[in-house]
Amino acid sequence: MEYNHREIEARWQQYWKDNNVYKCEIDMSRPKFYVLDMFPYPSGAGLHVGHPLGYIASDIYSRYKRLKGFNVLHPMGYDAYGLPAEQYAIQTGQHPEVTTRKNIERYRSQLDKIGFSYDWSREIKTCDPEFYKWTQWAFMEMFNHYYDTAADKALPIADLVKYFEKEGSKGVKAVCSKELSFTAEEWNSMTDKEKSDTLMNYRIAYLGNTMVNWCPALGTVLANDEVSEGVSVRGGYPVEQKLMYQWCLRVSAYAQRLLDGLEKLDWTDSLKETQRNWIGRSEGAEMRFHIDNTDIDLEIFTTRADTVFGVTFMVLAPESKYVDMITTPEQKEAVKEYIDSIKHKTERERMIDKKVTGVFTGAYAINPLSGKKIPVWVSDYVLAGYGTGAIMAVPAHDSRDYAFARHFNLPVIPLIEGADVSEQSFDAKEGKMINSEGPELNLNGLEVKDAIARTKKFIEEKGIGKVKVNYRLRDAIFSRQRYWGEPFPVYYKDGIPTMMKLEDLPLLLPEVDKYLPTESGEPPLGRAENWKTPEGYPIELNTMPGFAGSSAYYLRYMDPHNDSALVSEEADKYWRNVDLYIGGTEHATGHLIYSRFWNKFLYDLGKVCEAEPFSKLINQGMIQGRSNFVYRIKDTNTFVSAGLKDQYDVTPIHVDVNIVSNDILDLDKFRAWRPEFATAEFILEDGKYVCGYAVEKMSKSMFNVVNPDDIVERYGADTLRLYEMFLGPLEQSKPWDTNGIDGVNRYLKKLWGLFYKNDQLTVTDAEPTAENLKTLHKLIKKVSTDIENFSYNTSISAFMIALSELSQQKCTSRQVLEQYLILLAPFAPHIAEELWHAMGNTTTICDAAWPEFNEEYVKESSVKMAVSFNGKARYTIEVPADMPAAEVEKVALAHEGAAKWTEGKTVRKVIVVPGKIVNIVVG
RNA sequence: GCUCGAAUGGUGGAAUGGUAGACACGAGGGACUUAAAAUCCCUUGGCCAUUAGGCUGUGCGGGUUCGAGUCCCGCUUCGAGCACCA
Repeated sequence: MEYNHREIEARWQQYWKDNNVYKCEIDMSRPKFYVLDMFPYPSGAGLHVGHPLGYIASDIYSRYKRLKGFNVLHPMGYDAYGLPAEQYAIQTGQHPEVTTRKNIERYRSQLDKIGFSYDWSREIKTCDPEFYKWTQWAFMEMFNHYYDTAADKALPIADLVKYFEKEGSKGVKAVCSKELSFTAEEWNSMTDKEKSDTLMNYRIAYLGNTMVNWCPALGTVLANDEVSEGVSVRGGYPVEQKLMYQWCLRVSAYAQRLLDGLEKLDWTDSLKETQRNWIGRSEGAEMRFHIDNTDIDLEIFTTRADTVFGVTFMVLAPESKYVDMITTPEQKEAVKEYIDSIKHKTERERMIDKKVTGVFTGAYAINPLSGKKIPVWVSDYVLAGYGTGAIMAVPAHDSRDYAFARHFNLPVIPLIEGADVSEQSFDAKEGKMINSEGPELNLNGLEVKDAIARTKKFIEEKGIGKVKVNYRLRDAIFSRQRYWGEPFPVYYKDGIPTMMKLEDLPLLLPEVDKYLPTESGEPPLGRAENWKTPEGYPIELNTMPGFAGSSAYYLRYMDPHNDSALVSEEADKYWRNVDLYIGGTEHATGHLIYSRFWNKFLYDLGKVCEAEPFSKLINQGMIQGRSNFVYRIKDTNTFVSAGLKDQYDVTPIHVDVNIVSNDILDLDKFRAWRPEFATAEFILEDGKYVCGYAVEKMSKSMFNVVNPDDIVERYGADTLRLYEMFLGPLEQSKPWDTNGIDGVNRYLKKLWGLFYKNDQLTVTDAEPTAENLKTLHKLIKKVSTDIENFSYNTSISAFMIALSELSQQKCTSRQVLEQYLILLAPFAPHIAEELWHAMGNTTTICDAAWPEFNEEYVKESSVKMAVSFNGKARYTIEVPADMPAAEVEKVALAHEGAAKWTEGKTVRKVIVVPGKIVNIVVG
């Protein structure tokens, strides 16, 4: 009987399905373990071999944990809202839901063939009303809460209203868009509309007039993480800054907690670092500079309070509200002209063009420490969105200020001893202060670090400013002018944004005739008929962004069919959070920030019991494509093999990797591939056409896409699973190269051969030999530690070595072979299950127990030790394993080799490392 | 510019500070076969040597150590993240 992967895999996949082998329920008697994959966006192209990499890794871990006795939650679903389906809908008129459903079916059939242990009864689709009801619910809760800085958590907005009624805004401890000041009487006399506008300033989900990333080509705004280098991440279209009235989430309120939470997480350092960069905490001081001859104070933020004595001018962002307030009449014209010239430029142009530009406002500020008068300028190198949109410029110690000062001939005062500022600024934060003495404060002679602390203390005491922490993290813009997303459960009652009631949810996505904006420029939902509440109030036309549905999906898997809560208290208390999360690094500043924010918000409300959603996170590397090339001699239809291509003038052409094997081109398939190659001629080497290769992104246009279906069909799912893991370390990016797959396939065939000889099962009840047990227990130890460390590639090597040892030992012992299969089951579940049953077991191998490692069996009776002289290995000795070091030393020196190497020399030192090496130092 | 990570044969990659290159692919040789495929066996970092064996070798330069791919200092190159963030 041959190893027939097609028959075996189909049969066991059916068996697992029919017997609900992977269905899991809350079970208080067993410890839980939650293993999650980042759910995919079902694209039209289907899965390529790169996609399942992480899924295979998590599946191995899930199966392993189950064998170790854990109750494992391992679900899968789809991130179903997304731009591609909508773009496709715009082009074809096909409803995005139809396309999405089709793509999901395709994904599912591809996933099923790989033999995953998902509990499909918990499947989630973000576009499913049953699911997005809870996305809408969370949004409503965010609307109904504000962030209280005293309690350091979200609290009901109703509490804040009560406070306003009694105290007004005085002493309010809440995160807000801008500081407001009103009395209780003023609050109480406000109209409903005014109250609504005021509360927007505090709500966690709020409508705000904010600068947004507007992408004209996509017709929508984008979040910061959806934009990179001035173009959209999806599609690469230009993005401009635009002031729009949009729904936002006050993610910034959670900046510090998002930062602190990272400490306890078992994530890679690089991922944590990426998030830290994105949050961008900087400690500094906010300081007021008085504008001469006015009653205006300019607020600035600086991390270098020590350099105040070197401030020779100040700069405002062009968008700063202070610009109009302080510009003198003489300078009005020049300032207006400058600001107009800036407005014409997009953010991208401003970024690329690093020319120094700016204009003097005519106003002067007073340096609060030195008392000197300094000019105030406007320049686009100062960003409106960070800090206060105004800076104090210290040209001697900041390269941007330096460039500006040199360009406009402003003075430069060095503040650090020995700093040469004749050519460039001295930006380092070290050295002794000079030139820093004012009427009330003297910093001269202090180290920079101490000078900063001293100045901060001084300005707080004098009331000139205060210590302040700034974050780069901005609030998330939550509106999208698109069709294919969750509708907002919001209507406008006499212009006042109002939330629907929970019992009215889900608010279903309406049908529209076209997926384009309306003629008047409103989002596609503007086309929906009767998009009003029963009372006739208009409903919000924007939809939610992609990250809305993916922010809490891991909670829904715990209790996917609950229609009265996102997750029941019981399910939340049992499953708690994700123990192992596997996915790509591309979500570092998007999904993984939003999810953590969302979870912390729900935590504040007492809806979830863990403050962090993902305890451990592994980033699987990307699988790149390995493209093949043929070389056409220019102006001919003749192709020359790679080794000879240098002798001709050739054009490399991508060739489909599926008609190439081990870089050898299949000539007939090539001729049949495309009509223009039907008459192709070849110049061969050794009778073969050798293709060139390159590592590139896996994509259709490079003809390097490998479909897992083809691999499963030809070699089987077990081979695919093993090979994907064997390719290299999980976290490393690597090219897919089908060439090596024969190796693991051969291994499975050999494994089959160990069980079946001449169609006869060879398993016996023979007692295992000492050798058998040694091989087995070495394997148990290796595989157990490897799985815990996600070094799956070396485990597979260990399986191969163990197999060849067992074959050599002609092992037929049931006991040994069964345990071998259990170890293998997480990696290659189909063949393990098949052989497990062939041996007479009637229950699934998924419920077997992970073998216990026993040190006794692997103990060596003797140990080989390398003997070296001055660190250079010379010969090997074999000694009993338990021989004391002093004895080993004698044996080592007594060896005939030792005589040769120590001849005429004195033995100065003998180093014995038990079981490893003997080193003899002579001289 | 700042931060993080990486660099080992023809290739993918192994090595708790202890004989570098496990395992696999590819390549070369051989067995079986009319032949091919499949399967099995041997060789395979480089250089020298018929063999025995020797020398050399983990991006570069130093250092610590009896002993360094591994630890420390200084570079080079590549990858990733952030970036007029004050």
